[in-house]
Amino acid sequence: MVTSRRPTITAVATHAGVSPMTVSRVLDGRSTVSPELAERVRASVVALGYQRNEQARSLRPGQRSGLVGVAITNVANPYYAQFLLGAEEVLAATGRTLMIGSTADSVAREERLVADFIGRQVEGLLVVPTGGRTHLLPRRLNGVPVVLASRQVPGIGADTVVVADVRGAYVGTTVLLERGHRVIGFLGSGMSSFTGGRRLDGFRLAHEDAGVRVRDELLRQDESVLADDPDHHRVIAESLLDEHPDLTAVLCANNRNTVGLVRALARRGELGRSADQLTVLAFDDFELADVVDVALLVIDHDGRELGRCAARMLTERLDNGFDGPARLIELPTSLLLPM
Amino acid sequence: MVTSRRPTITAVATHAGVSPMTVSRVLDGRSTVSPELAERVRASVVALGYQRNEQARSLRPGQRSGLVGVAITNVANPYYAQFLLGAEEVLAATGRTLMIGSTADSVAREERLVADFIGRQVEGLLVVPTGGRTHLLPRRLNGVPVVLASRQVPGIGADTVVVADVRGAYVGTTVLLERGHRVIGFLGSGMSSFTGGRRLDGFRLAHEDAGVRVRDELLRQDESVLADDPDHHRVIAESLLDEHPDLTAVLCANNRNTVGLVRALARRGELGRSADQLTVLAFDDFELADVVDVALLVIDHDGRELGRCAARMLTERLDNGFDGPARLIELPTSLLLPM
DNA sequence: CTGAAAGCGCTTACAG
DNA sequence: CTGAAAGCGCTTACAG
Repeated sequence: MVTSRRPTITAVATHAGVSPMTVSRVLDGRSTVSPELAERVRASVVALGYQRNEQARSLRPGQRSGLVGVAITNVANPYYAQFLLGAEEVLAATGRTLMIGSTADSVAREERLVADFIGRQVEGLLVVPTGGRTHLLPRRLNGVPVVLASRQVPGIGADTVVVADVRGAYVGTTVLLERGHRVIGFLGSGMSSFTGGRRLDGFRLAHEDAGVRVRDELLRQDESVLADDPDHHRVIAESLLDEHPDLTAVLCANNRNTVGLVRALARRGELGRSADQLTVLAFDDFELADVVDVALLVIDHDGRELGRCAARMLTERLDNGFDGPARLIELPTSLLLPM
Repeated sequence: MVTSRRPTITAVATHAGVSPMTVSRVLDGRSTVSPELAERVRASVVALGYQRNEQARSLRPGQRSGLVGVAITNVANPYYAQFLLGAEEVLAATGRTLMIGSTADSVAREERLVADFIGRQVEGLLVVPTGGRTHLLPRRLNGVPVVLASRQVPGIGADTVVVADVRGAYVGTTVLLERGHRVIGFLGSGMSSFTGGRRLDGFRLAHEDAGVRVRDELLRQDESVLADDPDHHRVIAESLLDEHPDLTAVLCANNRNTVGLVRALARRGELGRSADQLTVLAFDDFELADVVDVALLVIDHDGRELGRCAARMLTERLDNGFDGPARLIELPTSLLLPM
């Protein structure tokens, strides 16, 4: 059984009894072709099931590939799945197709992925950077514009969209402090040092402004790799709870930490205990947040909007001729108080 | 500010003072090039930041594009995000890159997406089909192999991986019946008719084998579009609960329905009611299932494994020369009983 | 309105 | 071991 080769423009031309150029013109739509020939060409296209080879097409100078490469840390993280959806929404509307890959927070994998995308002639890149920097330098990218999302990489002069991490954590923590909480833990394990660090900054700043000392032993922050292990965050949360029974609130710096803490509380049979005992301040909304029986404050932000925004920054350079210096956008968070 | 054009193999050749062929040979690695020239070429590659143009490369006959197109209903559905991760895992290991797009369960969008992928010279396709069929016929695909996941499309002769929907629903329902439940609802709203139908089949079959009549008024199943609306499933669950206070159990045919039902119960203040009153049989696991205060039975299956399996079926045709007739694989489910 | 020529960036033969 | 020629599928610019 022979795999049928894909028909070429020449095959269509032969079938229709015209030159390849006439076929090209009909497909292009902009040129003037006699109705009779155009009709014959269209019939041949259908008869042969011809589809234009975009790779060959974009080989000609001045043609765009219509491809955008997206490198995120983990496709299966619901937050980045939302990001992807938002990016696709905007880019599909400009007729572009997405190539994607997960970096698993490995600099080496990000580097390979980006090189692969460049080799495949992407017009632009959307990257949630893992921390490597050199391979994202403009000259390494041969002038392909890149937009960074979630995390900044200083010194490479790339457009960047981040969440207002510092401000979000600051506002949330301040509310806790105003409510009288004085012993507040911080769970930021398994996060990027950039995001985690900024959220911790907001946490510290709020304490400072309220004149409350931050006790370092209440902070859990490491970048250990096992963030994929579902039990990882629960175990860390448990150790925090065990060592500090005097905690009245905990800031979870992302949804993985929140889920870990909720699980830890469930294990200890402490779900449903009143807000006086433990309040959870959760950076990132999570599914069923409205249902879990715990005193909860959510610092909400929209991954989909992050994706849209990053994609828009890219299309402004790609399609609208924007050519200014790199821009930084901070997307606001909102504090969801219990109903 | 001029955007620097990407360097070509000719630019490298000129820079190194050799012919393009010598550069090609060095990059290829398989041919014999004198160490001295090879070294010069490598230096020029680095100096110019050259990356081989894969589009031009794959234009030559016999070359593979290394691209696989993945069309799923919604990237942001956690189940399909897992699917994507599994597919990527297997395909990245064979050196392939993924192009992706969401169909939003629209046949027209799926059709455009697939045509776009074909035009971009993908070697194969992974599709969670929306129901259209003609555009997935082999001749429309010009011989590009396609693997369907989650749902079957009869009559197109494509490799397919599905979940054991019938059996999973059958086993779960049977356990409920054995426990004495007699008034069991079915929530299958907003699902594909294929999957939803099969899970309902299992539900009916279990009743039949147990000699219990299925009451049609306890079934909720429609394909209405608003499945993206987070309140959609809750409202439907509420109407079921309102109209049938005698329900003792409900089979939720997917995780969207489960979340809707849990929300409905929370609204009514009925979370935490004992298992005697309402048992939730949930097709698809969901995050925090272990924490939600409801009597729960989960029919679990692994989206990531679905993705791996689909990708493997594809690579068997792509890389291992498998050329037999289309195959159908059913991935088993497992019933998770409460601890 | 239509087509023959040339070339995009690469690699497969074929010469030397 | 190295390179000149030819061609992959397309489109731009030039002739007619």
